[in-house]
Amino acid sequence: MAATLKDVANRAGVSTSAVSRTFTDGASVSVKMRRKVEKAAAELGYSPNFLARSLTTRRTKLIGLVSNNFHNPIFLEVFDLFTRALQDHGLRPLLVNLSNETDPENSVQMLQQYSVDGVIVASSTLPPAFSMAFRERQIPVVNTFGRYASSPDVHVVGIDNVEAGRMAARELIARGYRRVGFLGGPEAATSTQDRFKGFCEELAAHPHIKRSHSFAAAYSFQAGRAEMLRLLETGHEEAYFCGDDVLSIGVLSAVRDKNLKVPEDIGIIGFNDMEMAGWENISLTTIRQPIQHIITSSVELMMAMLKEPDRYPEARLFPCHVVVRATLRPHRA
Amino acid sequence: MAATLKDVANRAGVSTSAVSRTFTDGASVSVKMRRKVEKAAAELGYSPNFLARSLTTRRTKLIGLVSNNFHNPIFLEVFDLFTRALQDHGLRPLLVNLSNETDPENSVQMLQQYSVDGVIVASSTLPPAFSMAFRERQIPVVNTFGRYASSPDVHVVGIDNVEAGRMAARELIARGYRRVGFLGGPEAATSTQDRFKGFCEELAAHPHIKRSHSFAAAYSFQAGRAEMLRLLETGHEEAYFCGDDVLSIGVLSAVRDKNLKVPEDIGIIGFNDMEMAGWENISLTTIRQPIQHIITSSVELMMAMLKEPDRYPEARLFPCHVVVRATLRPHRA
DNA sequence: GAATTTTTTGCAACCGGTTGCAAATCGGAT
DNA sequence: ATCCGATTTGCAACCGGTTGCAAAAAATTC
Repeated sequence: MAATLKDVANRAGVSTSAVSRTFTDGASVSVKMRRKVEKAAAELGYSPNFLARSLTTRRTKLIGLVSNNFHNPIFLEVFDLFTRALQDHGLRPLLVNLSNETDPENSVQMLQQYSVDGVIVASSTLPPAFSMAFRERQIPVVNTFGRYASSPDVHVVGIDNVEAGRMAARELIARGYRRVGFLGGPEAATSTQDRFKGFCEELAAHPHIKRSHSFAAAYSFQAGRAEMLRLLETGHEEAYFCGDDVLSIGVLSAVRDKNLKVPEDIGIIGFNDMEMAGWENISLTTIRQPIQHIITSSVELMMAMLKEPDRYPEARLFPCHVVVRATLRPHRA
Repeated sequence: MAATLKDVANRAGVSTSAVSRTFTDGASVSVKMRRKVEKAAAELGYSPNFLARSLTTRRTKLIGLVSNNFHNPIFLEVFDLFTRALQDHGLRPLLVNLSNETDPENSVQMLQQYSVDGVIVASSTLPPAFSMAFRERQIPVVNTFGRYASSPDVHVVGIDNVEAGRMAARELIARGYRRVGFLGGPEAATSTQDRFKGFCEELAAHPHIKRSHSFAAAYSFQAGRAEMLRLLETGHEEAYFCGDDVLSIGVLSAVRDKNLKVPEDIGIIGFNDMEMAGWENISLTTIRQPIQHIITSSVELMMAMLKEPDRYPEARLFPCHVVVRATLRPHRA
């Protein structure tokens, strides 16, 4: 059994308050006392119990990290960055996997029962109501990769997907493609809808360019491949903006299976710029989402909310940019 | 502020014990009392504070999930499976990222301070001493993907890497390769050493087969690619057993860059069978590690240890098997 | 209906800490 | 040595629950 405050107090021959104070920074303790206590603590291998402490301080340093995306490799990068950023601020991630679609409301309650200091919802596909549920219970919440328009009452950190859609369209236009396709992820995802919107808006100014669209069933290799194989049956465009890098890689595999060349016969531009996109055997031209900045900022925002719970909600959006590799043909002279 | 036990007790006009008991299963409460309390609780939106409860019950249902591998996509599958399996048993993962190599001892203390019920160390590269540190502090620990021989005092769940090395060798032999290479991950990793050992043992019975070996700097695409490019400079074997699927994919890209064909010019067999290995544009022949079973079993073992903390340590090893795809030539007739 | 057994309930102590407040101690000035 | 203000210390209540124990209530037996 681990040593407790009382054990240390006894051994040092002082009150429990004294011990408590030497382990609370900013508390009033004399040097002599501190030494005495630290000696006793060291001998007993004592370190304070965070949970007991949290009962009175009302701070657990626990942060719920909620996601429903455990299949896209980009999320491994996301978890890596989040755990490190949180750890750097002395916070601890309590991981919640919402994939199996049990009632999300359970998770809200569960996180409350663990007295998390805050919650980070890392997903672009969870409904705004989910994040709102935390806000209603006065639990600070940041929706990372969320849609900034949909829940103005919740802090959102991410990108402007409409603008990203425009950016993709501009890139295709600049390279002189005359027939372009939007090959999105699940139609229900707001990120898909927004990028499609931007894509169309930009193309509206270029009526001579033919545009088509379709949606893959998921942000996955197989979904992208299947959808592209279907498209190749009928007739394809000159270039496609795909909803995601993994999807793009599926698309690439379909294209190559039909003995078509990329970028000569078909151009592809992806989204995210995950590590894999830069692998030499893939070399995907894509739009980079600055996830490092997004995550750092999310955690900083969380820290700010812990200090100031009633902070006015804000949306923090970061610009994307095109990473040119080998799946689009060169710009027109 | 969330409602407390006392609030509910007041509203229902009963003692706090009564309220506590209606929320503890197996406690003695009359139906009438239970109804009264539940009504009051519902009206106040009360649910018990797990952390306060844990103070007396000495159970937090928190499990430390520790890993230092946040770069290999296989670990996203691992985290997915772990979080779900833990959730299914009512346990909550407190995620610890040991990548940035801060003193691991800090994490041990930190997890103790959060009173985790147990710790799962999901890594084949962390030293046995790390897992032992938990055991010394009486915290149940399971080392998933660990080496079963190295710390007989710690529960290990995983595979027999020596046997896996043999299996790879047998597969190459069966396909009539006469010059084979072992292209391992980091030499320091015990999994690498063990597989190499098995690989050599099996080949020892076939002295006519030439064998060479080398090690990539990491289990990563770039490391595999770099090492293979180096090998191709000098002279290569007919087939390679690679330490990992990601590594293999790097190797494949290097081979193809040199305009060599797989499996005609060079055969490759990987390890893990991560999702990506099955993608049509990769189609990697590999050795499948049954991670689903490994993880389910790890969590079951953890549950057993929570019931019976002094359980005698055991190693649970699961068999691997070869998944044949397109990167080895056919068996010799 | 009384006696006995079983079930339900409340009291109060406790889990491992923190903290407001008043008492004790200290240092410096006189 | 005396007095005063500033620090340091301990007391005791509290955070939100659980639980052993004994008293109270209900159920059973005769």
